[in-house]
Amino acid sequence: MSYWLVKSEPEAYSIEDFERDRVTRWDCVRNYQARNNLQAMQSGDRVLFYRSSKDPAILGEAEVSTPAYPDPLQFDSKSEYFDAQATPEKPRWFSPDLTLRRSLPMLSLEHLKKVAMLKDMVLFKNSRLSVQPLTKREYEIIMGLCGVK
DNA sequence: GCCAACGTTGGC
DNA sequence: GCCAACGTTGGC
Repeated sequence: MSYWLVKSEPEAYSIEDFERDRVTRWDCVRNYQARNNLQAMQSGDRVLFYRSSKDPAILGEAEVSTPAYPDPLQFDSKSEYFDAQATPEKPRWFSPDLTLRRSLPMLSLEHLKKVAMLKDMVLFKNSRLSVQPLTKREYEIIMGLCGVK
């Protein structure tokens, strides 16, 4: 099993949206490194939901319920996520389905930064990457901080 | 709203 | 293939 962290701005997709939907396609990612991480996800992998921009914080835990498949928005010429170079035969962008396991008590970026054992998190080293890997240890530390074992 | 960090684009 | 210019992300 692998562990990941995905970011979302609340205006784009909030934890409330996720709580309502329970299952969502993690689409619209248009960055190659993030795309590669989405493609590497396997069913059952754990995924932390992170709110970026205002009040940055980890807010939930999800799991991969369907591994990545082509993001349909890349073929939709009316979508702002349309990619003229992508074809159904050669798709460029991929999305998994994520299922929310539970919302977590808010764990702020400010708090995360103070935890010495988390200092190597990708979140700090490559803060702009919107889909990033976590080590098992990082994941367990974070779940511990949220009071979940 | 500012700005640092980073990714992408395009001219050469 | 290099790199300057530009656009975007995201914390503050």
